[in-house]
Amino acid sequence: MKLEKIRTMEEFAAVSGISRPTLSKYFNDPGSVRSSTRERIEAALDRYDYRPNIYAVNQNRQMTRNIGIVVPYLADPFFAEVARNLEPLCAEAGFRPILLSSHGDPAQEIENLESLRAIKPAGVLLAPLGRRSHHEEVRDFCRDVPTVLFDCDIPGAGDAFIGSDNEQSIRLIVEYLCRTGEPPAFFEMTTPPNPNANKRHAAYEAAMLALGHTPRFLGAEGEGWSFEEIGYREGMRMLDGRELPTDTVLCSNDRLAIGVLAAAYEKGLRVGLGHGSALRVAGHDDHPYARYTCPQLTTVAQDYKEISSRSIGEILSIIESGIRRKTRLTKLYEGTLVMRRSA
Amino acid sequence: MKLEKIRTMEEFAAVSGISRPTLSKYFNDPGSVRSSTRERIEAALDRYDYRPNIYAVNQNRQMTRNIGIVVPYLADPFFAEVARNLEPLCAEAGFRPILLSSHGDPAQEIENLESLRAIKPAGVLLAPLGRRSHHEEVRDFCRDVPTVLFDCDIPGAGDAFIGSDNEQSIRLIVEYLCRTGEPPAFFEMTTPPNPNANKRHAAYEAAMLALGHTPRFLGAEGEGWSFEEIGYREGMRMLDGRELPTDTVLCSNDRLAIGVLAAAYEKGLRVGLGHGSALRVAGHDDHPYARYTCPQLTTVAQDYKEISSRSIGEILSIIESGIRRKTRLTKLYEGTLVMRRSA
DNA sequence: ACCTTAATTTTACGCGCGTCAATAATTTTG
DNA sequence: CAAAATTATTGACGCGCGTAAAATTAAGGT
Repeated sequence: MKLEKIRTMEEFAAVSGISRPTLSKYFNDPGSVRSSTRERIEAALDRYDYRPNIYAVNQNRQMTRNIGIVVPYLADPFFAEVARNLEPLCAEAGFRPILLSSHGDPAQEIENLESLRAIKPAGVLLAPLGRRSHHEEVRDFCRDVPTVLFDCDIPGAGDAFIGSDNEQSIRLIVEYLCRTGEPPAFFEMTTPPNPNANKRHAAYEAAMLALGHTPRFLGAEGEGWSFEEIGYREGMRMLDGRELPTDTVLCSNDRLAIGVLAAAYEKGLRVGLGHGSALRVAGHDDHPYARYTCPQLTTVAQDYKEISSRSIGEILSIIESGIRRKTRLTKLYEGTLVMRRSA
Repeated sequence: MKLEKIRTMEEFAAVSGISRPTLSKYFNDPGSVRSSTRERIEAALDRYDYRPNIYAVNQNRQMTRNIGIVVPYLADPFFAEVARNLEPLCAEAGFRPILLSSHGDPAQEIENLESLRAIKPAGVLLAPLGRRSHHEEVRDFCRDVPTVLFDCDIPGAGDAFIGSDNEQSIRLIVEYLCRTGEPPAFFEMTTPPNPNANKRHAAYEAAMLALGHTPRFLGAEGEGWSFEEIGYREGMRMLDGRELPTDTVLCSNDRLAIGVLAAAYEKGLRVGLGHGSALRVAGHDDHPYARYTCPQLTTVAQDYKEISSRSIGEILSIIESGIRRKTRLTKLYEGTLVMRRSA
C-alpha cells in the first residue's frame, strides 16, 4: 500500500532523504550507487508511489531504452509468435519493446521506421516486408539506428541478418519426400512478397536436380499476404484443371499449404501417405496452425526460438558495446523436419 | 530532397521566418494558424528536415496523443485482426496507437497498463483477459485514464464496454442447428479464461430450453489460451469415449472448433451436413482461419469492424470532449450466421 | 481610410530530469 | 587513527518545447 503519489524526483528526494542527483544515478543504473543507499532508496520506493517521468528522462538522453520490433504482418500467427518470444527477452535485458506491424504495406513499413526514429530507440529488430520494401529508405534508417534484420534479408541493410537456412531446410524436405514417394512439385506464388520464397524456389530446384529429378513448379497467382486464400483459390484451380504433374506437392510455406489442404478436402481428395491417399502435401515453417490442419501438416520447422534470441543478442551487444558492426553478420539457422500425416 | 537537418524548433523558426510559438501552435494543430502562414510553414517543412522532439513535446503536455491498445493474446489471429483494424483508425484521428499484448498473463496485463500510465496516454482501448484479470487494479487504472473496454467486460471498469451480443448470436446458431438437424451439445472449457464463455454457456442453455430441448454440455479440461490444442485433445478424448450425446457440436469459439475438427478428422469421422456425415461442428466468432478448416467452419461472425470503429469512436469522443462518461455505456453488436460446410 | 478583430511576434518562464563542478560526508586502506 | 579513495550533496545549468501576457501586425468590413 503506497502512502502517497510523488510527482517529481525533487519531491521524492525530499521524502526519501536522498539527494536528487543520487536518485538520478540510481534510476539510470541501480548498481551505480552504494548498496546502503540503494536499500534506502528502495525502501522509500516501497512506501511512496513514484516513477520518473519518461519524457523528461528521455529528453536528456540521446539514447532511450526502447527497442523497436517491426514485423511485416502481425495477423500472421508466425510473426505473432515471434513477437511473443521477442518481447520478454527485451524486457529481461531492461529494454522496453515497441511492437509495430507493417500490415503488408511498404509505406507503413517506412512510416513505422520513421515513427521509431522519432523515439530514438537504442536499437531495432526489423523483419522487412521483402521484395516490396523501399530498400533505399530502409538502408538509410539502418545507417542511423542500430538495426538487426531477421526472417527476411535486405542486402546491405542493418548490422546483421538472422534467418533460416532455406537451402538446407528445403533440401531436407525434398529429400524426405523423394525418399518416401513421388518427387514433389513446388507450389509457390508467381510474385511472392517475400524473398525467402525466391530462395526456396532455387533451393527446391537445386535439390531436385541433385537427386536426378525434374523440378516442376506450380505457380499461384495473387498479390498480398492472404496466403491461405491464394493457396485455396489456386489449389482449387489446379485440382479442377488436373494440372498436377505428381501426387506430391511441396508448398513454399505453411499458409499456402493450409489453403491447398482446404482445396483438396473440398475436392474430396484424401491427403496423406499410404495407400488410400491421392495426394501428399507438405509445407515450410511449422506454422502454429500446422498441427491442426486436416490432415496434420508435414513441414520443416524454422528454429524461431534461436532466431529470436540471437537477434536480441546481436542488437544488445551492439547497444551495450556502443559500436556498430564493421562487417555485416549473417547467421542462418537450420530447419528440422516435422513429420506429420499430410506427407 | 531535404536541404539540411534542423534540430530544434528555434532553429526551424530561424530558417522559416516564423516565430517559435506560432510553430508550436501549428504542430499542435495545423488548423489553428492562418492558412497563409500554414503554407509558409509547410513550404519550409518541405525544404528542411525537421520534426519536433516527441519527448520535449510530451513533457509539457499533461496529455499526449497516444492511444494504448491492450489485447489479451496477440498470437490469436482474431485479436491480431482487431488490432490491424484499430491501428489505422487511431492514426486517422491523429493519434499514435501503442499496441501491447498481455500474452494471456494477468500480471503482464497490469504491467502493460502501468507501462501505459507512464506514457500518459490520451486514452486506452482494453480487451481484458477476463476472469483471471486483476479486476481491482484494472478498475484503478480506468479511474485514472479514459478507457474503453472491448471484446470482454469487467463490470464497473472503464467508461464503456463494446462487445458482442452473445445471447443473440448463440441463440441464432442454436436455432439454425436445431432447424437443420439434431439439437447441439455445447463444447466448452470447464474453466474458461474469458467471461464471454460464461455468457455463451448461459445463452446456449436458454436457447435450448426455449426450443424445448435439453441442454447438454461437453466440458473440456485445460488452462490457458491454447484453445486449438485443448479442443483437439479433449475432442479426441470424447470421440474415443463415445461420449457424444448427439451428432451436433456447438463449440464455444472457433479456436476450440478448429481443434475438434482436427480430432474428428483424425478419427476418420466425416464432418458436415447431409447423409454421409457422422458429425456436425459449429463455432463462434468467424475466426480468420474458419474458412480454411476441413470442412469449412459454420459459425457466427462477430461484427468486429463495428466493434473496432465504435470503440475508437467512444474513446475519441471522451478525449475530445475532455469529459469522462457519467454513466457507463454498454453497446453490444449482433452476430451474423456464416453457413459453411461443417454444420 | 478607419476601426474591429484575429493572428503573429516578443519576451519570458516552467516542465522534470541529466549532468557537471565543487564541496562534504562516508568508507576503505595503511 | 589519519590519509586516501569512494560516494553523496549542493547548486546550477541546459535540454526542447508548451504556454502565457503584452506588444505588434495583418486581415476583414464599412
